[in-house]
Amino acid sequence: MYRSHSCGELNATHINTEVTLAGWVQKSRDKGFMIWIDLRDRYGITQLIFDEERTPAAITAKAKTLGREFVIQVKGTVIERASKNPNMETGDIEILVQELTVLNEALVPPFTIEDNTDGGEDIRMKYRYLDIRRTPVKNNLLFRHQVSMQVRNFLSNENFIEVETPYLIKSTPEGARDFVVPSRMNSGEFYALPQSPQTFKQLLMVGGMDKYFQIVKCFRDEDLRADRQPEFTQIDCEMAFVEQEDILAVFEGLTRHLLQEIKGITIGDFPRMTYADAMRLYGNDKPDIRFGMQFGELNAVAQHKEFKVFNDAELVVGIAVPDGASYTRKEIDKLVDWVKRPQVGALGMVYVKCNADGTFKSSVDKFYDQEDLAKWATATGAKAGDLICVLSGATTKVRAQLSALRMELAERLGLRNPEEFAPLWVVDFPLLEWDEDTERYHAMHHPFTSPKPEDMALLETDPGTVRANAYDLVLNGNEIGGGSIRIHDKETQALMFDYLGFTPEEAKAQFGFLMDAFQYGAPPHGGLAFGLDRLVAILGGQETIRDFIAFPKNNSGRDVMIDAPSAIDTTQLKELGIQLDQ
RNA sequence: GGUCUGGUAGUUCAGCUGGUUAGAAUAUCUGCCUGUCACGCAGGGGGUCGCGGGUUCGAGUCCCGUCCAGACCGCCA
Repeated sequence: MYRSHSCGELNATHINTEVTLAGWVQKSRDKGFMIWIDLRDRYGITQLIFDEERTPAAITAKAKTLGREFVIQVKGTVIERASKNPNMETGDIEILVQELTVLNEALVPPFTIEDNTDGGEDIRMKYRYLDIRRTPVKNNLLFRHQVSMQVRNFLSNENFIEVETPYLIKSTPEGARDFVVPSRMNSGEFYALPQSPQTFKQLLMVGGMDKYFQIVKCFRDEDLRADRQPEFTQIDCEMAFVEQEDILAVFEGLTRHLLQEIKGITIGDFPRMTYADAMRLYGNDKPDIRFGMQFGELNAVAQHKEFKVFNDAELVVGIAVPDGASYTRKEIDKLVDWVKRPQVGALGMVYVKCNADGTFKSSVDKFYDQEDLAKWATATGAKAGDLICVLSGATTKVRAQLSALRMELAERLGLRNPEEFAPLWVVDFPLLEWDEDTERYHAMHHPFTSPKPEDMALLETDPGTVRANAYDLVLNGNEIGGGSIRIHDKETQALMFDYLGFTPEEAKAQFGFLMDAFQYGAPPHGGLAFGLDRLVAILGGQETIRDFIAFPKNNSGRDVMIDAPSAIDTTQLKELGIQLDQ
């Protein structure tokens, strides 16, 4: 037996108990006459004591040789401490050691294994197994486990069953780039790793598994971000014989359950907003509604004077920054510089200070009088003491720019409290999106999304305005889930592929199996997928999903610990029938 | 593909306008210390200043290129 107890469970009630503990040496404090060693395992830290009078000399001598992260086993007696430490769970007791076994020695770790480590991101990723020994990382993994368990509990209770779908599937040109896997047995052919189990879960519906879920890895070969990994985990769900309302109800219930069980937060009905409203009021399809600063469109009250910049703009739009009137000229200039950075891309910014006495001072006083500016204040909801920031230009661009400014200002003003949770359904997404590069429409969600029946006629006349039965769940400005009611008949699906520019032959080659299945009694169905990594990070109050993934990839898609990806040898290449370019 | 920021001791960083032997903290090692728990005290070791080129009497510092890391834009049906 390696251990009778963990390092986190002993307290005053165990005094005089003989125990065996095993763990890692956190730190040793050698006072000469006495040595204390903090012994750590997953459950906590227990102090060991060796001293001149009570410990055999040979054991004390051995204790002096122990370095950080040595793995040891000790047998001893739980005794009351002469000076207790109220800051520790186990601070009332210590172990008077009678036997000490070194199970494994350890090199000095490249960074300190402490809550506030001296190690940077890079070195911690390279030695991730050491990083995981640290409490913050360990707790994140435990937290993720709890969320997963709650998801499984909730969905199982709702009669969902978890079904595994294959990882080696077929590559399709739509959407994100696929990771491909060469097939040795089928020379010259490739599998693709799934971007999502989308078609499989639809086939499960045809198969009669009317409530399916899966906590599943998905893969996308696209550039990464703090909240994006090439392999990530989804809570993938699908239901048959349902309408949009049924799906929203179930997954609103799941989200409410998680907030309740994980965070102890009770939230009532989730608000809903159409995509069109989200874009109009927040310039963004995933608005953070924890704070206001809604957009005020100013075309009607700003395009009647000689200010050419505004007169030429498709959209003139502003937001009111709470208490922003006190900003100095210098601070405002910095804001202007911020929106002019290439990442944001605004050409300039007009501002209006709403003074405490009800007067206005703007950067365009030459063109607009106090009466005009008062109307701007009304449109943006600005109060005395606020600063109105106004951008103008092409609608799509200027909305994105002002949205970026809104989020940046909220961050600076501390309005994005990570312990406050504001979920929001965004509904009625457009079915199609115009792609400038290929000069055709492509599916905004995916090609299996059903259009709203009342908008079907518009497919011929004005495809861009057709709304879909598609919805996103937004939490604190992050898209945590999205889904749709799917097409379930062959004719509509074929029509959709046609609109998306597939020839009938291409559609058949790529998705023939799905359209075939639709001919054998496909039930109406729809579903949704949550991004588990992102959901866990947000519930945990952080934005970086890497902190909640045991072995994440870096910015360039590399695993710096195992050094992947890597070249494969020529024998392997030959076996696969692959020749490299260089 | 692009923009920005960074790369100096094991680690995290400082290093001004180019100028003597490149510093601090922490880690590590040695010694001391009769209740430590961020222990304390004294001392020691530890550097290809990412890499390559250039400017200069002289480069950690300036310029060009390149590699790596991070954030963002494009991309992510």
